[in-house]
Amino acid sequence: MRIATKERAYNNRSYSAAVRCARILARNRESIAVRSDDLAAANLTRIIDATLRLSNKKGFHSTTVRDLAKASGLSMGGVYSYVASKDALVSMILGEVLATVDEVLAAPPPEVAADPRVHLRWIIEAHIRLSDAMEPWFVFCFMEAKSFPSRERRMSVEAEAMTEGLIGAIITRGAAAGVFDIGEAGLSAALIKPLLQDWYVKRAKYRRRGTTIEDYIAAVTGFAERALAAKPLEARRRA
Amino acid sequence: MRIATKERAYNNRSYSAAVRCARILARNRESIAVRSDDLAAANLTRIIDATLRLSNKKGFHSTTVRDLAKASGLSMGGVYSYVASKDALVSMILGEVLATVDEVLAAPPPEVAADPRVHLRWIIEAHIRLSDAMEPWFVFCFMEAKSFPSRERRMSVEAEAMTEGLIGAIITRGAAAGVFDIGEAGLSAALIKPLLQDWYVKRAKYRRRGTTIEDYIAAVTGFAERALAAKPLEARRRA
DNA sequence: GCGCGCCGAGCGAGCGCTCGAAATATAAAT
DNA sequence: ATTTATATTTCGAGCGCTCGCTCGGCGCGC
Repeated sequence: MRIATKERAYNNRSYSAAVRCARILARNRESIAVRSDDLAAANLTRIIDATLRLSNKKGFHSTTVRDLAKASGLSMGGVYSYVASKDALVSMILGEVLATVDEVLAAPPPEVAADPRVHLRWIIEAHIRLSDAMEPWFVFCFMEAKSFPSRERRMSVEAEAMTEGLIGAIITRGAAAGVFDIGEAGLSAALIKPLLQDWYVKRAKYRRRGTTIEDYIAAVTGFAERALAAKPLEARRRA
Repeated sequence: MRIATKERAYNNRSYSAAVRCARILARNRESIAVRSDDLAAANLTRIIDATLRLSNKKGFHSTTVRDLAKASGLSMGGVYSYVASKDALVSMILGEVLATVDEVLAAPPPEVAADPRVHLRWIIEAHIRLSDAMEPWFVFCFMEAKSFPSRERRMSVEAEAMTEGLIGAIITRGAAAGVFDIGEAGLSAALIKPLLQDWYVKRAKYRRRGTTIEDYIAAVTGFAERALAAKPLEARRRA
């Protein structure tokens, strides 16, 4: 019955459940029996909100469709007029996360992409802020990935590789430009990825520590820049 | 029916499933009906090996006791004369991992503990090698932690905090001695932990990349030392 | 009064777990 | 050495329950 009301925003865009679910509805319009867009969007939001909330507490597999029906204020049959099967829920959620990650991370502002050091800072901050704004979605995808249906599992592996590829490309360009000093770009990118994920994977720990998202972004940025031996931005051109 | 035969060793100690299960048997002797130690150890090993193998493939919750019975070559009843319940399996596996982590990481050789830089290198290597030698065990504990029974979940949170505390203490001592230059030791320790875990959490990725464990240890060590601005070991005493 | 949306009892399947009997190993008696 | 008695270990059909999912009918707004 309860629904997420907190407006999650970042980068002048809204990452609220309502907006995400409207997009999911649009993408799956033909497989949803209910005609009214407003009604369908509202109820789909309740269902997906319940799925994320309950799954992240006790696991997707332990969350029953009856649980979801009760938590979203619908009946069993009601749920099934929005969602073809339990697996289809996985597909909807994962699809929306992957689409959003792709939209946000693969499209840096042009002035950012010019300098690898700026680009690195930007992608670190963008990833952490996006995963923060859509925390339950990211947690769901991370924790349930290994028990996803095979198509969905393949998709999430690919997406992980894509993100890492973006970071690797930045590091490679930075090394070529002489602003990073690092052995293997791929391995460094592979090591930065878990730093970005830890914010949502172990969110409770950081909350307990009193670490804010600004603290965390600063810490990861500093950590990564020192590890990559990044030359300071102020002293770009030197002999 | 199949049983892990690969002998996993490191640090002159064996971390094979057989040795781990013998310890589990000793710790749970009174709750296991079978009298013969040899028989009990052999069958318990089959059961736990099957549990780790199947759970890590499709999740503990989706792994049925019938699956475990078939995979370990016993009947339903047979399994239950070694394991009181499905939850008891979780407790056995987690208990053994926590005990082993504690034994290994909390007891560095005396010559290592003297210098924070050596100590840091040692704990990074020890953690990665241990988690490698007991990979399925670590993967199980990490992936299933959030759906553990409450007692077990509390234990694993405590253990994570303990490991991080060890790393934090090393960094604090190093900063006091002037060999590390870092803002907050706790946050740095929190960021090193996911680097250690990534080796087993995303093992498939590193296998695909062709990264060996030596590569990985070297990369994490270098990454962490640069991030902590560690002074090189050769130039310890300087004005 | 028609149709969109919702309901919830019911279906077959599969779950964790039990328990008395069968099978086997060990000890004792002859 | 053979039989008998006892203890130990294994077995798997069956119990009660919950699961994902279906479907015929009901209510309510146009």
